[in-house]
Amino acid sequence: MSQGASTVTVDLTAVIVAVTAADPRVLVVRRPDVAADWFPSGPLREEHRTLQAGLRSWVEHQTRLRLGHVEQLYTFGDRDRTLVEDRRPDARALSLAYLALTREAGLVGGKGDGGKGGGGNAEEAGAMEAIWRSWYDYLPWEDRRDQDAAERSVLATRLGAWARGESDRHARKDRLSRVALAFGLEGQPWDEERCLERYELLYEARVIPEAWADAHLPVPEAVRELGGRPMAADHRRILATAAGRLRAKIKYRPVLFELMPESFTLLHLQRTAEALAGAGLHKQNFRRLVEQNQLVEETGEVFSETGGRPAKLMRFRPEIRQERPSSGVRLKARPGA
Amino acid sequence: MSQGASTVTVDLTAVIVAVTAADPRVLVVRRPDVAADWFPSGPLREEHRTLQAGLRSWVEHQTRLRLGHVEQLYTFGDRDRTLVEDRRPDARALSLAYLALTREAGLVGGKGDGGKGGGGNAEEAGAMEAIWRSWYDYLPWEDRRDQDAAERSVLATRLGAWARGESDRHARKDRLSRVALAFGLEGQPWDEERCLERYELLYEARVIPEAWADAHLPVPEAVRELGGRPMAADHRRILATAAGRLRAKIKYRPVLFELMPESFTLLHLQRTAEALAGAGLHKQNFRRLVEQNQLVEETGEVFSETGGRPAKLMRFRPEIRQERPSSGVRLKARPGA
DNA sequence: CCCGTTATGCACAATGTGAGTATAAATAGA
DNA sequence: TCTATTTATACTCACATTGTGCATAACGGG
Repeated sequence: MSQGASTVTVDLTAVIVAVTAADPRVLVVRRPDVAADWFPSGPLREEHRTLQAGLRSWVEHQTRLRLGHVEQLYTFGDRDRTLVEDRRPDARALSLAYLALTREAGLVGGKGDGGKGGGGNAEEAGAMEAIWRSWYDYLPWEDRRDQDAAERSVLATRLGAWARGESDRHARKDRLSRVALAFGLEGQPWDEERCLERYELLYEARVIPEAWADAHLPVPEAVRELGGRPMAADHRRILATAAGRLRAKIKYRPVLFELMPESFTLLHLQRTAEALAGAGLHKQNFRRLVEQNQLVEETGEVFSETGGRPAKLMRFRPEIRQERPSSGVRLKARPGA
Repeated sequence: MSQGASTVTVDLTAVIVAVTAADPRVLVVRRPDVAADWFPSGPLREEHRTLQAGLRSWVEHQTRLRLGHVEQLYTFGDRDRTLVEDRRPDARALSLAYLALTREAGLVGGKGDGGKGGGGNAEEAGAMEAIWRSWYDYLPWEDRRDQDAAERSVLATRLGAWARGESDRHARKDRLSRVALAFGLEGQPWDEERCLERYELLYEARVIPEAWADAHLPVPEAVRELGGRPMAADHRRILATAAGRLRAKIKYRPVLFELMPESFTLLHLQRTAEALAGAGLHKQNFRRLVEQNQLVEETGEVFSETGGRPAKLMRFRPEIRQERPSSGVRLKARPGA
């Protein structure tokens, strides 16, 4: 029964999200000699008592960040997935991805160019650096807050060409409808949660550098310019999964808590929700929703640097934290933005 | 970096769900010499090109069932999880669970006592048998369609006692609120999706035989009677995960399709939804929902064995199959049942 | 032909949602 | 100081969705 049992390496990968200055940021690791960024990650080891413990340990070593709540995202494990460097090509690599939420850590980085996070053990330290970076750097097509139809239409054109380029009639129809559904074309509504479908389509259409690399082909210049910033291995796929999951989750669970500071204005809260959703929201309705669901309460103080009338400072009601029935933020994109 | 790398065995486990006669059934394997049932499963092998391929292969060998759409459920991998027989206790066991939907297969079993599904390879065949069994046999507390407050109140009493039995005041409060939230007590609404939370609580309170077995303790008789039918290893935890996931999913994706026959009456569809949700639904609302979302169309035929006025036979509209924006069935439990 | 039973259609109230308008309270600059 | 500008906050209104009940239709069986 266990004769042909596979030898497996298990990688633990963390997508750590914070929202700063109206941008959803992820904590990535980079080294000057390696082109692509990657998420904090490392192999599962003997001494790790649980998977989460292993993950936390790797994250702490690589970024000096201590994780709070962590949630399993997905397990990637197909043979043909992108091979990580210095690994036997025939060994199976299982990659367990986790999602963690946090406030942007003081330790690591500030507004975007980031500070250093020391590497853990000497052997892998090198000049490794952990920085926060907007997830839209990697998935620019997911940001629909401003209507820069420019890049979107280029992407759409490209995908349309790819779909129509299929010779088999049936497959062509299938491609066209998948593209329309995923990217909200031809009257279809844009569904912000379909991040992974969009990524997979772009990968399939080879608009993404990783798709060329995986096929052992040189990356065309046009692709390098269009497809957003690449990541190592399949980490960008993992990011797309994380974004989709998180966008779904804010609608039915109070996850914004873990991303906001102690006190905030309602507009600040809205900008955070919009940053994650990648879409503009209707202000009055957002406020009504938050208030009638009693997610927040006034602190009594006000924030005066609004540029106009000062805003009341709010805090989350502590009762909400312990997972009430359904205290998420149901949001619907405003057509105008 | 990979010195302390763990040796890992990876198990693939399939929760295969069908709905027959108003009961959600899962396909389980049993052997006369083993007390507990388990899900079709087996170790990941060299020759499996993808994880799903490995899973399909095990399922086919053990049950002769060919799976359609399969979705990843969760990866279980903590050191202290229930140990599967004949495995070194120090080796790490990773368990990848998948969820599959199907119509109850003709090959295997009929109404509940089931037929035989031959084992694959001789070495593990034994007198292995695959049968369909209601998932409420394993998770009886999840069925709230009829108000048999009897067993529910026993469980609630038991959990209440466990919560109040905690000596530390803070922890006691925490337990009480978790129990109330998960089981819909003290004015809290019953949330049918919280299957896993309920299972975990029952496990923690040792109302579940597996909890005793994992702690290497003999199972008290009272527990054996109350806690539903046990399963091998942590398969019942996996089932709770599957049930929760599926209950959530019917609300936003058209998954009922994969469970219904070609044509059906609206009441039949409703009974299927109710079976999964474990709650009664309001008839008129259900019909309106299904109709105004244009999920179904009339076949033109009628079904006369209703006992009253014949019902129109319906079929799913084929357009729905290819994942429309949101064509699930939003259902809300009717207070009365 | 009446009755029980189930299907189906329709009405109505309560609530939720999308979107607009009006007013309040600050700042910057003339 | 007065005014324009900016942002916060309050209120309104139409319309869709949802919870619920009642009326009517179409069968089988006495």
